[in-house]
Amino acid sequence: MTPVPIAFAPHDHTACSSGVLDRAVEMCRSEGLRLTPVRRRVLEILLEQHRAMGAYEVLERLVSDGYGRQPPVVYRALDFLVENGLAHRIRRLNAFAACLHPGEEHSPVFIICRDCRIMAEVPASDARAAIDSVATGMGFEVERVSLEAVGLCPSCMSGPGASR
Amino acid sequence: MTPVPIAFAPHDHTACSSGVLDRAVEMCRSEGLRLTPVRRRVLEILLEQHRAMGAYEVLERLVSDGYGRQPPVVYRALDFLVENGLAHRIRRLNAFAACLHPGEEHSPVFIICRDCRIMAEVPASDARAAIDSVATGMGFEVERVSLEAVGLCPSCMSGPGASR
DNA sequence: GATCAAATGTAATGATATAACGCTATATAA
DNA sequence: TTATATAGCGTTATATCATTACATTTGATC
Repeated sequence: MTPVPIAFAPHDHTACSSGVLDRAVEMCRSEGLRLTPVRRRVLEILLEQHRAMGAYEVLERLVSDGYGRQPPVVYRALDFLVENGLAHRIRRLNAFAACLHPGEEHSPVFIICRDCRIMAEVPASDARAAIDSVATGMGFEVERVSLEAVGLCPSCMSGPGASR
Repeated sequence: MTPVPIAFAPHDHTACSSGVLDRAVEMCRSEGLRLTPVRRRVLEILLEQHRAMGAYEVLERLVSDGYGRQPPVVYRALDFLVENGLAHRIRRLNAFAACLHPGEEHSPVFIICRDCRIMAEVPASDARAAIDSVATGMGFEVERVSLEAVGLCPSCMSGPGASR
């Protein structure tokens, strides 16, 4: 799997996000997916931070870029990104985040800081395997899973949010 | 952990649900929690089936029982149940389900059939441990996790919904 | 039985998400 | 190249899920 920086650790985020974007573009090209201007713009917006964004928050950004202001504008773009593995839907937050491993098979767990809302996407094939195994044992066929953990990230643990 | 039937397997559901209810009542008694009429009624409604219910669906039932028709009526009861471990919130469905192990320490994964919407609550301490371990390794302190899997249950796999 | 906190009733509103329909752009086939 | 089909987009309207705020009542404690 392509290595990516850990969200909570300091890193060159410009390189981080442009690397992901490049890989996403390349993946769309090779699979014949149409990464239209809105779709690409939504992905760029999601890539700006390691933080899940609500659809309406993304929509405001699109509006200021001159796109339409109706919810379907953003939901359609987000649906495309999620369906094609370019973004993840974070159920716990009713929000969306760029996928850091576009086009790669991976079983992520999302680790979300309840204080700064920064979110890390971490490989969790062990956890995924454990769930598959228990489900399969009862005759269930797993299609998708969501693994999400909420807590405090290293900086917020020592910072002002620690007591909340 | 108190053994409970698997949701997808045929079982005596009257005994199943009344057993859980009894344990929930006992747990509230021993912890000094006030299981008021609405709260208890909501728990009974959730226990009727192994299926997560939307808040407004529960609310309709409450209305027909003579309770108030405003959303806070049901959300307050649901919040109480979730906070005290008597119910689970299923993020993927924006819905709620009775907890089958009230008062017991457990790390459930929710296994949800996308066809019949029946949901099983299964112990998943392995998966939970795997997530805790990866999070701890990056200095993150996990407070809560949600583990949800969607797919096809044994009966729907062989039934008419299999092709959907 | 007075006092305080918890629980409840209700109105209003906020936040998230989708349905439906017509138009436009792009891809494909004749 | 033009005809046709399909995917994408713009917009209106509405559905669905959830909370804020405040007045009132109930229950526990002194």
